[in-house]
Formats: sequence, structure tokens, C-alpha cells
Amino acid sequence: MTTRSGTESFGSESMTMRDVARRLGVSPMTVSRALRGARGISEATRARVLAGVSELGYRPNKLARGLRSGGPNELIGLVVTNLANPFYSQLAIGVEQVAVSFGARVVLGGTGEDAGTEQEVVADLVSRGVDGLVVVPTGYDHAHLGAVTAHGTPVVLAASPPMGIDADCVVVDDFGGTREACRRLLARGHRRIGFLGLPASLWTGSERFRGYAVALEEAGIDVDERYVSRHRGDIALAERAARDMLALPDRPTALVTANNRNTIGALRALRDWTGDDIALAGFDDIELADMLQLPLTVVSYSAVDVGRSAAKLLFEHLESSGPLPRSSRRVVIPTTLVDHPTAALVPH
Amino acid sequence: MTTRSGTESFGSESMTMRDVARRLGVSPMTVSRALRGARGISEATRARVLAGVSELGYRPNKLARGLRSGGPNELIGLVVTNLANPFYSQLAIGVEQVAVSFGARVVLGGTGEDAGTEQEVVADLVSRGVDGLVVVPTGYDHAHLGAVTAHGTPVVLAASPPMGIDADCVVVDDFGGTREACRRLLARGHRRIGFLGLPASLWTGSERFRGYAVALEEAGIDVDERYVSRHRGDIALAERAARDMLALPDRPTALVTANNRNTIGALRALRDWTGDDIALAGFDDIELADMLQLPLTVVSYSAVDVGRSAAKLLFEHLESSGPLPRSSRRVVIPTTLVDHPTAALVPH
DNA sequence: CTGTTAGCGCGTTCAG
DNA sequence: CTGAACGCGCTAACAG
Repeated sequence: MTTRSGTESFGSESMTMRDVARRLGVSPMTVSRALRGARGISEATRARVLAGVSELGYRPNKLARGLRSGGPNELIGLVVTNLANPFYSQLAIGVEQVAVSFGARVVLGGTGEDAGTEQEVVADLVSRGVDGLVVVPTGYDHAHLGAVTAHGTPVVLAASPPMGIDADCVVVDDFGGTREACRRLLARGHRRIGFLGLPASLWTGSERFRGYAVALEEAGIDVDERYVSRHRGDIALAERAARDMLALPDRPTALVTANNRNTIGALRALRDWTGDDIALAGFDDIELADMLQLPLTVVSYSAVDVGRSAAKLLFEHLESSGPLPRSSRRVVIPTTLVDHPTAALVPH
Repeated sequence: MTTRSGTESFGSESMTMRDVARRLGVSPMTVSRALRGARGISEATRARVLAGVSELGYRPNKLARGLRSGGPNELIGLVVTNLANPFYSQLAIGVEQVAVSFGARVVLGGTGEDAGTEQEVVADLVSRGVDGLVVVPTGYDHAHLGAVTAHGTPVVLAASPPMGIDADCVVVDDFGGTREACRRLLARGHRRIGFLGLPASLWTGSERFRGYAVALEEAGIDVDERYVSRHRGDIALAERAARDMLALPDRPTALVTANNRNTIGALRALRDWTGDDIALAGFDDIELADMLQLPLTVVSYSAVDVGRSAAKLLFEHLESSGPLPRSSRRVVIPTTLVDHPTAALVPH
């Protein structure tokens, strides 16, 4: 008799600690102590209680536990703008991995890229007793998150540094990665390089553009606004912007794209392009990039690592119970430049 | 003065309903009633209380509420095998959308494709007071989920029908989709069609293979075991299996793949293939499939819809409070066959 | 319409 | 080492 039949895993009507205690002829307190591995109880009774608990299929109510102690609820919140973006699902994977390793679970909160919703979602999660939050902030004013920290719930930012508050954060090397990508294009002789990017109001948008601008400046090239398009990253918008750039009389010979959606837009534009070869480099790796019809250089990094690091920072705060030191560490996730040659160009 | 400054959204130390009541000179009960829109309170006092609540930035503690009322906690659990699989992140998106539209949030639970872990995770989520669960079951015995339902927590299955219990479920048309894909290959004159699939122990694996077998039988072709590979869907394993099949003396002229990882493996194998053209059709759509170097036919469907439908079924149960009728509805998400021609074959 | 009492299930505190 | 009382924050159920 190794495992019990699943059908008995739950009492028919949810059982309380008192019920267990009664049937075992002890006090609820003894059951509680046995269950939490607390001291002040003999090994004999503990074993007996645990056996009974397992027998009856009793599970303590975590809601009640959290309500009572103010102690950890083993629950953290993950607030992201848009789960449909693969970056965020990867991030969620990382956060979940670390959370589970600390015995905690993850509650999701989607903001739909709206700052008001973000504030609402964060407040809701706090009212649900999350021990902490990993937040990908939407806006450029994080003051309301500062209020959460003050309330006693630590917050770690992902993909953007804190603005207007102190908080730990994990960011990708947006600047360095983009600069490297541009440098590679420059090293290959390109002088007219187009940029398809994100709004300057987004941290990543701003940093990646800066990487582009610095790389060009290092090469003694001025940024030409006709070669720059910055928008919220729709694939359709990116494709159109790429087409427009290619229609210029002195069109760019290479394009740099600031995220995967811009890259895909550019790829679609180039798919129909019949003129000279256009080189392409972009932020974010793409699955099957080695199967595409065009060679592609990408700035690759692990979004899972972003999530993992953020969660780790969060749990460090949670372990060291105290009045939340004004920490403001910054972890930078490195990027790698990867060349994906086309199969046709690399015969076997 | 439209919005309040974010900094005041939380009291410095978490405030209780009694604090609010005291400062307003009323009883906690009045505050409670005002907050929940309960009846038995004059509009005047309600307005005054709500103003005060908003002023003080008070938020009720949902843990305490849930504990007391036994009512809905506005929290549902989503249990999946492996978030890294895009199917599950899409599913999560759908579930989250519907949950939010019902004012609920989603707690994640990963099982790592282990039946024991699944049982543990489900029990944990129940102990956290979820109102219901959407589960992508791991094993082929769902008895332990039946125990959860008996406990009073409704469960909806996704991607697999219930086995050994009664439960609502949402499944993809695995059988029909695969049969269509095979039919298309047969219509193009292929007679030797290879199958790269999943273990028969998985529902999807079994159903998709059945679609393959039926399509062949309809065409008067016997299944040739040399053309069939069934394994847990690693990309590497799939690639190897594809290579092995192509090495056969009378090799298949077409391959059918049972999921995206098998498709990718097959694509990689074909990338280096120098012989006659091999046709490829697979379950699951692939982003940028139209940019690949090979034409590809895919069985496409919306994983988001799977999540949405599952969540909708769940909330229907939750709305109709009662002793959980032994419901066992089955929603089938349809598939579409999509041809992705290669750019090179479709000049513009 | 409003306020008081009691208790959700558990854990801290203090007696035995 | 064990048990009894009390309270976490909120809300049914009953007073007034």
C-alpha cells in the first residue's frame, strides 16, 4: 500500500484542523505544530498526527494561514503588459520556475499596456496578499509602485529600470546589444542603415535607439531621420515603414530592427523586394531563423533569464525579513549577436 | 482634481475596515455594505462611505473576505504541463482574458508533465481557495480530479477529454485536422506518407495518429510501420526520425507531423536534404511559415480559443451555484488547413 | 436603515 | 511537551 487512491484526497466537505484534531484525540494546536514542523512536540505524536493527516487527506487552508500570521502566503504577482508577446510568456516561465523552487505560486495580471489598469491590477494583487511583485511597468512614472513598496510589499521591475522610485530591476542590455548589431553591419561596409524602432517613451525603445545612434556616431555617420521610423511595434506598421525606406532614392543598404515584430515586418517587406540585397539585423531572436530565405543577424538573449533574475531578486528581499531596505540593484542580462545564414548560402 | 496621486493609494500601514469605520464615525458593517453594494443602506451614507474609502485609499483584504464568506474568491487556477510550449502560453492568454472579464485572476501551476506533481499542484491551488480550475491533464487517469470536483471545485479539462470522471472539456479537432492534412497530401498523388508523432499514451498523440490511419485507409493504403515514428516530441528526436525515414530505400514522398516540434525537426532534416522534393504537412501553425524555404501545409487552430472556451465553461459552472451537476459537455475547436507556399515559388 | 455579536480556519501567546 | 484563549479582517445572522 504505497500510494492512496486519488479519490480520497479530499474530504467530501472541506475538513478543518479541528476535525482532524478531534478524530485523533488531540488539540488543533498539536496538529498545527506537526504540520508546520514547529518544535515543541514529540516525534511520536508528530508522526502519529502526520499519519492521520495523510490518512484523512486533510490539507490546511492557505487562505486562513495567510490571514492569521501576516507571514508569507507563498504567492507572488506577475504584472505584464501583454501576455501575447512571446517575451512575456518567456518571462513568466522564468518567474514561475524560481517561484516554485521557493515553494510559491504565481498570479498573473495583465495591464493591456494601460497605466491605469496597471495601478488597478497591482492594488488588486496586493489585496490578495501576494508576498511580492514582479512588474513590467507600462508608463514612465512608477510612483504608485513606490506606494506598494512602502506598504510592505517588495516590487522588482523587469525590462525597465525604476523611474521616480527605488527598486531592484532586471533589464536587458538594450543599448549594448543594438550597438553591437549596428557595428557588425558597419564592419561589413554598410553606411546607410535604417532603423525600425519603438516609441522613445518606452525605455527599451529609447535605449535601443541610443545604441543605434552611438554606433553610427562612432563610425562618423550622422543619424538621418529619413532612415528612422519609431512606432509602437506592429508588424504591419513595420512592414510599411520598411517599404517606405526602400523606396527612397538613396535607400539604406541595411536595416536594424528594434524588436521581433519590427523584424518580422521588415522580413515581409524584403520578401517581395527585388532590388539589391538588403542586410538585416534585429533585436530578439526568431525561431527557425536558420530556415528563412534571408540571412539574418539577431541580438539574442534569454527572456527566461530576465524572469528568473527578477524572481530571485524578489525572493532575496522576502527571505531577509525587515523593513525593506531601499535597495536599488540593477541586473543586466547580456545579449549575444548571432548570425543566421541562409541554408542556400551554406551548401552541405 | 480628477485622479489622486498614486502615492496615496496605500495607507502607510495596511488599513482595516475598522479604521475606516472609526474615522467615518460608523460601524464596520456599514462600510462593508457600502463597499459590496449590498442593500439595506441609504444612498446618502453609501456615498459618504465610498468617498471616505476613496479618500483614505483603503482596499479590502480579499483573503479575509474569501475566508469569511465562503463565496467566490475571484481566482481560478490554470494547470498546464509546460509553459514553455507556445500552445500553453496561448491557452493561458485565452483563460486570462475570460477570467478578467469575469473579474477574476489566474494562478499558474506547472506540472512538468508529471502526474504526481499535477496532483500536488491541484491540491495546492484548491487549498488557496480557487473557485475553479482549468487543467491540461498529464496522465490518462483523471480520478484525482474527480475528487476535486466532489470537493466542490469545478474542473474543466483542456486539450484532452475526461477519462474516468465526468467533466466539461475543450479539445482541438485532432483527428479531423490530421485527416484533412493527409487527405490533401493524398490528393496530390502521394502514396507513401511518413508520420512523425507523439506517444499513443497522449490523447492528442492517439487522435492525430488515428486521423492519419483513417485517411490512409480511406485511400486504400495500409499503414507501414517503417513510415511511422512516435515519441515524445523533441525537435532533435523528430529530426533524427525524419532522416531515418528519408534513408529508407523506398522512402516516403511526404511527411505528416503531429505537432510543431515534430514539424520543426522535419524542417531541419529537409533543410539538408538534396534528393527529390519531399512534401510536408503538420499540426500547429508556425510563425513566418510563409518565409521558409520549403512549402508547408499546416493544420491551424486557435489555442487562445481553447483557453477562452475552457474558461467560459468554467465560469458557467461558477455562475450557476449549486451542487455541481454532473456536466460533461465537450467543445471541439475546429481546425483549418493552410497552405504556406514558398516565396520563391510564388513570384510577385 | 444601522449596529452588535459571532465565527470563517488558522497561528501566536500564554497557562498548565 | 501539550492545550486553551484570543485575534487576523471581514461578513452572515441577528438585534434595535
